[in-house]
Amino acid sequence: MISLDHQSSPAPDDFPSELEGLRMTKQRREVLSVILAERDHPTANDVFLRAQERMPTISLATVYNCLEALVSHKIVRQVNFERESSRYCPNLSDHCHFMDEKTGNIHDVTFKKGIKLEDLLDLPEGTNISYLEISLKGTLGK
Amino acid sequence: MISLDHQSSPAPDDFPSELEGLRMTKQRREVLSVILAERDHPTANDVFLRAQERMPTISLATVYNCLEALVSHKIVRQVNFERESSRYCPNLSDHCHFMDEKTGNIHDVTFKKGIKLEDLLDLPEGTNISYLEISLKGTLGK
DNA sequence: ATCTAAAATTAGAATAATTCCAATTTTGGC
DNA sequence: GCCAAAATTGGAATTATTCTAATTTTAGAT
Repeated sequence: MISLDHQSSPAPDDFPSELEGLRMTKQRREVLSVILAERDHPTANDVFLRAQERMPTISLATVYNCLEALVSHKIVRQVNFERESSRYCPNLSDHCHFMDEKTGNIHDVTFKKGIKLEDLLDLPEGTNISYLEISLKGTLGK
Repeated sequence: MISLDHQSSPAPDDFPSELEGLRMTKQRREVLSVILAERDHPTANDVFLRAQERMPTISLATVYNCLEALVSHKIVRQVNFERESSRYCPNLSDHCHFMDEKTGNIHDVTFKKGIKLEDLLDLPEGTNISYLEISLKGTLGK
């Protein structure tokens, strides 16, 4: 299990002070640890409230800054449903998201093995996809 | 070609005063005609500006109201990319959206014939999908 | 270890899209 | 034409997010 103790200084070997070229400040480490701890797709504000428990001085602006840094360095994924506030997901494997309308809970949904986008969509030849988001809502079976 | 002259009263036979159970007021008719006229996925504000040209008294609040009415009656689709402002699309056939990052233009992308969601995703059995949105960004081939 | 420039954090203000509100107007059915 | 219900309106309110400018922290050079 990775240690994410933000109070240790310098960071332990198993959690480097730089990750994917991103300087791992204690706030970024705390934000990341919140997202890794409960993989329930929290909003920025959820992350803020949880981070505050262990780091009372962290600000919401910093949480937004940290999230943006983690997302742009592809350490965390940003997840959107319609125009609801963004949520954050530490699962970097290919997947999309399903929201259970009964509970509001979001579940990761994996793609069937071997399926390529071109098999699904009539994309003009040579199209280069840099961003793909698939979001589903519905109810789960009995 | 369907007449959408919002000034005619009552509405002509070919554009009923009620559509899908939705009362077609002149504002709703104007908003719909804007969306049908240029199928370029305008934002609410785009629709407002275009509607204003023919109906100077229309308000932005009304445009939002009309869009919400048209969307909830499935006359128009709401299209989202990340947290950008929503766009509106009169194409009701099964399709998703691709944004050309060079131009910002949005293109409708159809699904390959015969493809079902279950072929693509590992959904728990019995899952009932009420909402699906697939959004792509990228660049078009030469 | 100290200095220093660059980067990160912070609190609070600002912004942008959208929704709400309460008053007025319009509508369709009688 | 009258009336209740629904729609429209302008403006205020809300919400998520971004910006700003001041302070603090950092990593690296000395």
